Amino acid sequence: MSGIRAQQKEKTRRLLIDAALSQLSAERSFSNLSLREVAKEAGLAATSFYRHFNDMDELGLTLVDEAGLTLRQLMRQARQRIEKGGSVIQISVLTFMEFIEANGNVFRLLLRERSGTSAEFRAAVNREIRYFTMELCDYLQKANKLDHETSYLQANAAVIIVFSAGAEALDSNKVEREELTMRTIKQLRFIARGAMDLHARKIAKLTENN
Amino acid sequence: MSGIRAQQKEKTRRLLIDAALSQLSAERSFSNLSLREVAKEAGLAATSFYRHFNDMDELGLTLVDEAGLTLRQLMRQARQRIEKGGSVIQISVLTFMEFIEANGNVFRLLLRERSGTSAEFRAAVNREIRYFTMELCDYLQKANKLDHETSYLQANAAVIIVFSAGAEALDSNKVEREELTMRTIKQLRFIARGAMDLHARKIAKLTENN
DNA sequence: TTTTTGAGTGTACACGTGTACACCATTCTA
DNA sequence: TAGAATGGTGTACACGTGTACACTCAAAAA
Repeated sequence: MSGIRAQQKEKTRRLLIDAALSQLSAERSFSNLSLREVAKEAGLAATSFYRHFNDMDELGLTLVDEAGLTLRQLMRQARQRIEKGGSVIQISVLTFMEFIEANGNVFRLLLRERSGTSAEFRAAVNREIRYFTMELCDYLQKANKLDHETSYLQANAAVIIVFSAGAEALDSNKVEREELTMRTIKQLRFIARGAMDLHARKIAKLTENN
Repeated sequence: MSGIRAQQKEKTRRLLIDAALSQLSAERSFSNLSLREVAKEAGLAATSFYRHFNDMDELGLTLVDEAGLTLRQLMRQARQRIEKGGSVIQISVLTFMEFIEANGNVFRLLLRERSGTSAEFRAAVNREIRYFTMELCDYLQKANKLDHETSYLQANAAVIIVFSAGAEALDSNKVEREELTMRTIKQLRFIARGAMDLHARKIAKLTENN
């Protein structure tokens, strides 16, 4: 029961996925990739594409899923580094920036499809970002002993700021990226400070009423 | 010297611009608009397009410019409302949200082209956003008596958060938008608080050293 | 072994695209 | 008023697109 056939199929499916990924760049978005080009890059006849995906959208959604996975691996990586000691914010931002540098095209895919023309794509990307945010929210809630609302607001704002910095980093040189990283860290500290403050007020109000 | 000819030309140029704008929607981005479609919508022969723009990119950059203008008018409108009294943050966010509701497609254009495939488009959009940020920065610096770095960091973060909220609002219903608005206001307060705090520390450090 | 299934191929088609070109009609210039 | 300039038109072309269809041939099922 080796399933030579299924095995081979999976292999060329990967070929298509990788072909699509490899064609993404600053100048080329998924939406202006053609089925024929992708098939060609994968070394297949155009019509063979249909043996694996119904259309380009299906391929695209697969890519978004994979990108989301990569993103979550990133979080785990960051947490490991944090456990070895160091500022949470600083390490998170540095890890993210390294991700951008190494996976620019994957990140670009997410950025672009988040505001793209397909509602399904937008929803898929937003789902991935939501997962990402939720993980951070849980972490903040436990680490800083915040209430849920506050930690969610903080996590949400932090993710937005970091993603935006990532987008800017894509068009920056090394010096600019370093400056950008510093700025982002400071902004995340603003947010953390504000969150702490709101939480403290909430507690104060509660005890005052009792 | 009425310039009947120049006048007529300007008129049909507007026709093209408006035709392009009117075709934008959640499902249709500028980059998948064709020259022929735009010309047709404007009631012109395809080839007449060239009498006004060298290519679609030139039209697109014009649209981005106009969008930026609209955005800055927005700021002035917000400032007028603020002068009549009320929370700066709240009024700014409300004004922005009203803008999104009324000019969804214009805002979508900016959002999309900011991460699009044309470096020139990206630069144009970022320039508009930078103007927007700078105006806010000046305002904050004067109103809150902050140093330049702090007020810039605050303005930059605030614009990012608000734009991101705008993007989310485009795919939301009325109830979700209201919840989103509340959340955004709170996040901006986080940032404001953090900025104040950093500024206070800076001052403390300075006086301590003297 | 024979039959069936299914991944991969090549051809063919209709369609939409950007744009070159020759042309017309009106406005501007001399 | 003669002639140049220019906005607008219609035709024509080569090109890339998605995909329907009929096919091959090796793996899986019978």
